Amino acid sequence: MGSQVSIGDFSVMTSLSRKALRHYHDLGLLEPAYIDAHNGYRFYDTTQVDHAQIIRRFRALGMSIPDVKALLSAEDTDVRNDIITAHLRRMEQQLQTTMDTVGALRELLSPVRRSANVELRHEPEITAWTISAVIEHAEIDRWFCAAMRGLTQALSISGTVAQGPPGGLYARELFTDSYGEATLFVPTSHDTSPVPSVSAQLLPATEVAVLTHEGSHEGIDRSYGALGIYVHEHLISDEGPIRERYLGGEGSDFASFTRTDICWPIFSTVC
Amino acid sequence: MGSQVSIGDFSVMTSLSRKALRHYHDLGLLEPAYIDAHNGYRFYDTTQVDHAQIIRRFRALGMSIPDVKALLSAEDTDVRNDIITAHLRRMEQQLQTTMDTVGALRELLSPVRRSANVELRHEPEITAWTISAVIEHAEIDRWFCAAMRGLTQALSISGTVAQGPPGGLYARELFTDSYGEATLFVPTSHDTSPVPSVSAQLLPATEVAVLTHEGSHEGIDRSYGALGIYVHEHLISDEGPIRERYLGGEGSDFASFTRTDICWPIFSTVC
DNA sequence: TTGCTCCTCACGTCACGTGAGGTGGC
DNA sequence: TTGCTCCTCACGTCACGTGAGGTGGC
Repeated sequence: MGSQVSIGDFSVMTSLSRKALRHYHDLGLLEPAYIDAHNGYRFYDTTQVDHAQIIRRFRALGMSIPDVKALLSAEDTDVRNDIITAHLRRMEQQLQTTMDTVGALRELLSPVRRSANVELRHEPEITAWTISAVIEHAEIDRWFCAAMRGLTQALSISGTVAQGPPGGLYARELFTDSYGEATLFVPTSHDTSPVPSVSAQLLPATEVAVLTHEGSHEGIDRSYGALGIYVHEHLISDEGPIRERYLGGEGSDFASFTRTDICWPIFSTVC
Repeated sequence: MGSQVSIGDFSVMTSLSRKALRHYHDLGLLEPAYIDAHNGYRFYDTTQVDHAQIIRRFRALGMSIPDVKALLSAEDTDVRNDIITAHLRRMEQQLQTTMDTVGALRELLSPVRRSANVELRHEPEITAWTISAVIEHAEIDRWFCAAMRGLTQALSISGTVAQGPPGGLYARELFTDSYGEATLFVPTSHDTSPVPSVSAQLLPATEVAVLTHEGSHEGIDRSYGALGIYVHEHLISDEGPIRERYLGGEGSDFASFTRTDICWPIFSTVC
């Protein structure tokens, strides 16, 4: 038999807070050796220090109080091992989750670009002449050619040149619901258009992940798939239409482009 | 603008529960596009799906709601990165903790024995003749010799032989407070002793970690230290006195032992 | 009397989950 | 009328931490 000590002294001896000791008493995990019937003071025996340390150890190992209780009341070593093993499995599971989380966060901060031909880009705000329509996905090619012609004509009528390659904005619904808004645009410094079917707009700035598709639009859906998978695995997709930029065209012959930049809006985390 | 959907449909579209969506509304993290003034029904716009997915993504990455809110309202990429980086640091910290925990649990289930000359042993219950006294640590050697003589005499008086090597039990207080109970014992099949200073006792079974100290008790405190460190790093110390077993003695000359097994009580988890 | 330790409620934490009890539109 | 969805409380989770308000012994 050791000597009787107050909860404060026992707290110092075991590195368990008084609140924790009272809590363990309430739950029947660690009973004081003696309780003063008059004022309710708890008194612990110094021989209980080791037992308290065991509790502290397993709590520090993340084991729940019911499990610690079961562990300490189990006489059989097999039962004890089962409890510890089950807890180990949970902690291994948590370890895996945390590792995945840390990996994903690290990649958010410095995305691995080499694995795909994907680069991150800030698209600045631009003024452009645009032609928009709500269309079905099936008629996109026909609409695309007509809109290209419309923009080319507008430029020639006004006698100005484009400030960069043309592009398109495609609402997500166009792909998910096969029906949605499409916009073709050409950058220009003029803020009024000479034709009623063409309007001047300010296209907002946005952060995008870009994959360049080579050649005509033959097989571009596979490039879309590759970029979509990349963004969802390594980045965070953001709202807004998908952008395309049509590159490699000669002069004002917009239809002669040889490359398409597919620009997928992302939630930006890196400069 | 997309179309308006009910909370149930939006829940399906975002994989967020209705409860979570109401919670996010209460906290101002994700406001419905429209609320019916008559019945309080929430309606979301389909264009909010992407925003909701971003929230879901960061919640899945363990970020707190206040942090997610700050992240989404931050315009500045640097601010966003700071929030993510701070969260990453916390998750890395948690990763380290969980790794340590998993390592400690694995070691509990299969302790690494090779690193020290420590083995685990089940000491069975035995009957023994004992001599006990509450002594000071300083007088332990003198007491030890006297007690050894006492046990030897008792055996020779009764004309019996020991059933195994002699041993000792040393209360923890003897080391921590330099003052406590010490017991010397010799296993025997007789349950009564011939001498009043010697009593017959049943020593309880116990699980122990054992380190064998070679030679006399010269320098045994270093072996104690090594065993103590090992137990506290790899196992869980349990209550009860430290045991010693005195081995290598010739016949009934107990004092001629050449090895001491130091037996430290542990909370047993392995067979 | 002042300080100190002890006591017992009661509430807060965090992000929802789980009912209970009720309403509106088909 | 029955089913279905939606609503708003109110309470539970987990292991204590944080006071508030009060008591007993030096």
